[in-house]
Amino acid sequence: MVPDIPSFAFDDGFAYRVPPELAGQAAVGSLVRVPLAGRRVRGYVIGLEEGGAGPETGRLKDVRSLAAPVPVFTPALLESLRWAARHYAAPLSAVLAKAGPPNLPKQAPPLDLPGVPPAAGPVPELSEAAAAGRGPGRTVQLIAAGGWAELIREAVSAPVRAEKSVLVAAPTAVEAAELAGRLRADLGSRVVEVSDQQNASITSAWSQAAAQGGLVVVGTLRVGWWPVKDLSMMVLVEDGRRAMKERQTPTVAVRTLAAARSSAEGLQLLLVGRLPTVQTLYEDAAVVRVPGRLWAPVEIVDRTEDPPGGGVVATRVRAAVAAVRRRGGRVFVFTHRRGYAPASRCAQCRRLRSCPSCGSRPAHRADCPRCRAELGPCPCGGTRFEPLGAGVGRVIEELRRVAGEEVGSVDSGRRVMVGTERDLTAAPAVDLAVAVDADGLVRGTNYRSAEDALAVLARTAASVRRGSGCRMMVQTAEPGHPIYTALLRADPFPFLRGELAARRRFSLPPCGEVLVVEVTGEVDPAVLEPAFEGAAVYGPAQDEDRTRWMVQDDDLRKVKGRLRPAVGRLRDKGVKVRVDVDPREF
DNA sequence: AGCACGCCGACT
DNA sequence: GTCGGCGTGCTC
Repeated sequence: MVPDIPSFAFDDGFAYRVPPELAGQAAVGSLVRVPLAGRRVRGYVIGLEEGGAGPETGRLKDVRSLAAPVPVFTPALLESLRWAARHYAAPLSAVLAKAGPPNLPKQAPPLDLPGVPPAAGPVPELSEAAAAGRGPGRTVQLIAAGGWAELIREAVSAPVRAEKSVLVAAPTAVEAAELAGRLRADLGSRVVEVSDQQNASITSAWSQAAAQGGLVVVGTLRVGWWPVKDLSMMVLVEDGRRAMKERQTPTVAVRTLAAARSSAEGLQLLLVGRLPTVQTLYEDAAVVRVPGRLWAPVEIVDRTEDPPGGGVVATRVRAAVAAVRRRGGRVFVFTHRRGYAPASRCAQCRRLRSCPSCGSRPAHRADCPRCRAELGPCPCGGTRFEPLGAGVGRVIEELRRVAGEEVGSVDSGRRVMVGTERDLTAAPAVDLAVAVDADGLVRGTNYRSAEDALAVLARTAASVRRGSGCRMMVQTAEPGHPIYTALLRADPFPFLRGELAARRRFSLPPCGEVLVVEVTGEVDPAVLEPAFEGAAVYGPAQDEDRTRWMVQDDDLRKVKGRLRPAVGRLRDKGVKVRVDVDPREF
């Protein structure tokens, strides 16, 4: 039994006696209430011993009661949870808690499930690949420009007919809801949607998924942890996206968890997207390409040909925007905020929000990041503010000169939309997409920058509708970079294979391991640094009140093992410590 | 000697 | 997470 207290101190768990009245009810994964240090706490059963007639038994305390009528994980899932705790240097109880629902689960009544209509079978390659990939630990990467819901519908058909369940994780709640809606057209109440933010409905979806096989459970990354009954397949949509990794410690990537579950539980893993990740190439997954162009034609705009002193938007791009606007078409201009101060404006008078005492342009928060003064309401009296990336603001301002009032943010409904990665999901299909500063993406500080850049630029290109003259324009001062060849040919593979070779050369993930430790507040480096011994260490680097180290090696298992007690000690003292394994940004 | 405080380890 | 034990160092 592991107490439901997020501390490394309980990783080994404690032994309790199961009293006769609970015999047969307590199982691995059961949530129980037990006495601990004079209080009663919740705990997770991680093992049971038959008979228990040993001499020690008499001294054990009794399990008080069952806290929930159903176990929150199975023995097979426990194996992956233990692995995740080690891999992400997290307390076991913190990981066990993720398998369960936000509230206490209940026994779900069986649903009356509709029959499964035969799959239309638009993609014969898919069934072949599914057959080839079937079996424990096999991964199939499905590459397609779109229509993913139909592909998933086809892929889940066989398991669902066999009354097996499938887990589907999508990057955002909006995408999960849309996917669930499409699947429901055929599968009706077999689709369990988990995009609601209410704990009560998430818990009821969890209970349903844990109780009955033959379901398709669709949600965001949280569902990757769930103990779904008769699970036989996991589907991940665009697993490389940042949203598919948890932001707080433990910073678990669903893809990594899914791989562990796939081998422990013998699941088929299906990855669906426009391009694979370097990790998927590394693992040598079976790749299935649905025929057809992956994204719209791309035109590279060489910024070195621009006269100096010009704006953010090249002359050729401005002309193209003006032309599309004259035709009444739509434009999406992609920019990113890195390197610009984030700003917000008053929703009422639209004036930029600024600090009343120092005049700085603060982010979307209540106090000034520079002088810590209370910001209060806008001078016009407005109290609602909307975030406005200064990057976005500057691009809007500049494009207004060529397209006037037609320019705005994505939710403004204007024809020329300026937005960031966040807006890509919400943006409608366009005639022209523009990447204003591709170099800023490609040349990030992270080893993944180039891979992430290709993925997000491909997504931007994919927002362009089919049609003559419809294309994406990419502004760069470095047109020779291989990423642009990949974009021009709509073929990511040569570039990604090159990336993989480079990662192998420098022992970077997925070939080696990287982790970041970030401590908020004062720290004595001597507490953490001994744990890093043997690995390459970069840091400590100071960022405001945070201190961070980056640690890299072929194999960080030893480092993680030593990091656990060190981090535990700091956390017990109330210090905030973030351990990010395979960090996406640093 | 008596007591406050903080660190550390136990908790089944 | 929470508690208590114990060592340190200060005060009576």
